[in-house]
Amino acid sequence: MRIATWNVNSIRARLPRVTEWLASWSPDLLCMQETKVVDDQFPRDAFAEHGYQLEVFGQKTYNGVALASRGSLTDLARGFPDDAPDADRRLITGRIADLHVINVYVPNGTELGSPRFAGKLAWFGRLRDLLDRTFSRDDPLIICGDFNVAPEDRDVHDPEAWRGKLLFHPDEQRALQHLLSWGLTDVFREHHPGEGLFSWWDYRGGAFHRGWGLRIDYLLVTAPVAARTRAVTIDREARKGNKPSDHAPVILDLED
DNA sequence: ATGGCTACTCCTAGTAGA
Repeated sequence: MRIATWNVNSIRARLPRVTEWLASWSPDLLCMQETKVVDDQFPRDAFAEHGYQLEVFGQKTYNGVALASRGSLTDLARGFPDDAPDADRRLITGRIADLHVINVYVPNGTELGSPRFAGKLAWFGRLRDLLDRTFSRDDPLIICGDFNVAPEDRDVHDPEAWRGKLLFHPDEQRALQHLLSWGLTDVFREHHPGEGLFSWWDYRGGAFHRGWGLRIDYLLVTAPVAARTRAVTIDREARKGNKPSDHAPVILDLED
């Protein structure tokens, strides 16, 4: 079983890269973020041609999440249960085989001290509430996506330059830690403890080429999933070449 | 990293992302 997460930064702009990547990696489930398109304009045909069924939860211009699956998806839910009708579309949940998957695009926060930054911290709290109310630590559960926070110094190319800034602020790290403390493991780190391993690089200034990145995309898993993990991979190749997303996919391989 | 790019839209300027 292969589960992947990828912030595609517009599915319409990224469609050739995403379909090429699906053909190459053949994940059982791809969790996408920042699809940036309303549901009836999602490029569904390209996914069907590659053997994937889609569940989308998008909006115009911003945000948007989607699940592309080769197998049957059940237990679908879109957004938080208490979302307002016009809430940002940042979360979609489904089940593939016995695995519950929550695909998230955590708010960026825009600016420290802003209402949106407070909303980012609150969003982490709502995610924790969802776990408390809906799941057990013993469930096979994966929460994956773009969390928009680098957890530790080793997740940032220059921690001293980034310390206290958006994406690397202690308040964000505490909010993430509270989520993890529910009973989740950042499974990439279980397998790759080293430095210099990132999932996002700024488009500007040749950041990718210079190795200036952050690790803000990951898969958080419960113990039953961690025990089945064979490998976790960041596909840096997907950040290269023509019209890449600024994020790389992260891939989790599980024993069936 | 001062910024430097990319993608979006009531589209050629402004907003947002991270």
